[in-house]
Amino acid sequence: MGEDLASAAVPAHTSVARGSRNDNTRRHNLSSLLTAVHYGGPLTRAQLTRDTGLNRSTIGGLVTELAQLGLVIEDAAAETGAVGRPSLIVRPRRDVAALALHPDVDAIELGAVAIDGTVLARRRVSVDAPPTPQDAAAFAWEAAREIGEEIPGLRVVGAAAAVPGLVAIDSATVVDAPHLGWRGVDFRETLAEALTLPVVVGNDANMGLRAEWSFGAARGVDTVVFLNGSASGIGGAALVGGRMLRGGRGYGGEFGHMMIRSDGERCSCGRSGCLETELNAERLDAAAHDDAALDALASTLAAAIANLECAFDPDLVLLGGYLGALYDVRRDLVTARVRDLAFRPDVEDVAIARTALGGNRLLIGAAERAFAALLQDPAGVPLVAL
Amino acid sequence: MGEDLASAAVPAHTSVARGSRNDNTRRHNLSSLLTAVHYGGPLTRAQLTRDTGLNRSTIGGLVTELAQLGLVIEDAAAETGAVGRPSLIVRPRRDVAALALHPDVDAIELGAVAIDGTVLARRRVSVDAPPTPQDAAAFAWEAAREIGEEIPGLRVVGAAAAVPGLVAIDSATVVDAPHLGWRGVDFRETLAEALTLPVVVGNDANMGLRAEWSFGAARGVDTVVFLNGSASGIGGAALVGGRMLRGGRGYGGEFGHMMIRSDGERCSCGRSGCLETELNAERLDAAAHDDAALDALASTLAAAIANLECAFDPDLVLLGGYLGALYDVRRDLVTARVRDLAFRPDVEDVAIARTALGGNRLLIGAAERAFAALLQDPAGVPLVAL
DNA sequence: TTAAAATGTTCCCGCAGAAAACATATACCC
DNA sequence: GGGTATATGTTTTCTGCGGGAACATTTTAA
Repeated sequence: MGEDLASAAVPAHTSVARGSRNDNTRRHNLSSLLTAVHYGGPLTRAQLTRDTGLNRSTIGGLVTELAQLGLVIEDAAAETGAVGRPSLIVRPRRDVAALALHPDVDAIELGAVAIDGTVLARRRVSVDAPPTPQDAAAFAWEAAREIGEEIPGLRVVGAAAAVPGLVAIDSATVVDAPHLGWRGVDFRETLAEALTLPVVVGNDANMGLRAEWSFGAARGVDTVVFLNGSASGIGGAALVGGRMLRGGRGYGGEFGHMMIRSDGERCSCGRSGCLETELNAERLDAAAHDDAALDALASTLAAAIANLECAFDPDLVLLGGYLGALYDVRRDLVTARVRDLAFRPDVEDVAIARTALGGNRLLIGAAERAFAALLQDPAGVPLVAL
Repeated sequence: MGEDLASAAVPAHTSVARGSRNDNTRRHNLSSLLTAVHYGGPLTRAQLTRDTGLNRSTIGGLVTELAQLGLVIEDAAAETGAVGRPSLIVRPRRDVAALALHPDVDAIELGAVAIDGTVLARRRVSVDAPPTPQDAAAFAWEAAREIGEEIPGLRVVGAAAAVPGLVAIDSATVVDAPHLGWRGVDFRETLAEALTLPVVVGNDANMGLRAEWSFGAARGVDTVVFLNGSASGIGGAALVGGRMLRGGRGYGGEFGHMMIRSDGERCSCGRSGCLETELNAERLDAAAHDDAALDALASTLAAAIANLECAFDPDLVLLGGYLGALYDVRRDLVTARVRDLAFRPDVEDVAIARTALGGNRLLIGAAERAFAALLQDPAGVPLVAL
């Protein structure tokens, strides 16, 4: 991986790092293999041997254990045309899944996402008023029951909810989801009780970026800034050195409230000139047939990107929702303005891209969060028949 | 550490994680112990046993190996008054050091910093014109020779240079240090040749934050934003989840060029209203006896802090140089303005603090970078007699 | 002086991956 | 079509690491 020491994990020195034992080695290697086939799709044993540097007898043992755990399947090799005994293909079992819930202002959605990232089934209900946590949990229970009947034999690792709002660092408490009207709700508790499954709760933008990083437009890119324009404002998230930016309390990445215009309009957050008041869905709709107005909005977007660049120096700026749409109709202008405003004009342009996963993004991202525990410790996380 | 899975290291899926072997376990445990005594000062074997969770026979073997490597010393226990056989005290050997170099506009400085963080010796020379890379390397060689004679028996792990400018992600190339006039210089090569030692090069603000995190005001705090006001502008750095923010190319954390006033003055970087043009040393000097002007500058600082808070949600905002001084004379105003502007007014205030390490900061921070390799692999990094 | 408690030390065990030997399945060559 | 080279799967044996028990050592307390 060529990881530089400077960015390598340094044990926090407030507490001494835990010691490591031989079973940690086993756990680490099982995790590496499952993670590899999770992200990389089917891989042969021979590829795993080369990539991990482990001995092929060791790979054999590890794959056998993963198969016995019901996490992967070994298939006979496809025809490769290469000389030598064909290597067995290892792929994640698609009957291993996670539940992903997305409660929003106008609808609640639940999906079952397989460990290879495919959405196996989904249920959606439109709602007139924003759902309460109890509404959302009740719907989740019902939808999960239906999906369980639809797909017999499905085993789930847990559930995750993508909530449009601030979620505390504990991955449990929805501190404030203004559009849902949820404040200080322990939604993990509510949902876990309804589903009798382990649950994690997270911010929707974070989970969206996670999905795009795993299977979408930011696949494998280590340093990404994500801006998503939706009806409820601008959601932001960042991946820093391969890790999600969370902040000390869980509120990091709120780029919608970055100050972009010091004499700008009053924002709902109490400040003035926040990105999401200067560049929101209404303004974009209003500017739909006004070239100058669109140019101005594109310039605002470029200023925001330039500001984030000098803070994060990302490899990729990812735009979703109406920001992606704006970028698409003013691609050259945004690129040029970002270059003008860039802190380092002499280096090559930072890549800008639209999201790739569409309507499945939040379900996939939430499921990724739910799978994280299993990927870290394949033998230690139980699967539950749905 | 209670690390949440969401922020846990996820193997990048562009490449499969390397497999782990038993000797990795050994390396990890040696690293944990050396890191613990490095940051935590002298610790008893009994404390190490408790903190790591390892067996005391294992700790015995590990400590013996570290002692044989010449990295730690075991002392007879101090009187504790507790019942039972006294536990041996393990402390890092102070004759294990790193060289730290700081070439600046008006001076070059080199220090030898022991592995326990104490500055053993330093040499400084004032210069009329900014030094060339060759000047700096020649001074480093001469100063290292002198220090070697002054402290016989010193063994060094390598050298690190803190450069006021942009350093590429390779920890070698000074892409642009405007005040030194260095552009595109492979300073690692130059310095390594002069010293015949392994060298890393880094940005000065990054290394300053690293020092404060290791031994100063940000000790052990995982999520920190650092703003340092110096004659050469405002340097910025951030620690995100215990890791230094570096960015894809190494240019992350340049908060001095965050836009703070959309109708502000032209900045040297080509943009307008950057923090370091709105709030620089001259303006602060000019406002020295003008309360209203000081208030305005303090408000600018508060706006910058508020902006960084909604992006990073830090546990601590650390201020150095003239920004620390400004904070000190307008502490209440800054605190109040940050609270007004805070994205989350209902949660407790984010801590703001001044730096603690003073003139040794850069030397200590650079040395920390040089020690990183040794701390990660105590048995694999050779020490060189100076 | 003796007992209790905590820690250091030694020896043996189980588990992890490595390595070598062997078995198997493909392509290539004649 | 048969033999050979090549690559991979499988089995067995070996080495290294940490755990744990038994024993030794050093202190405090009774």
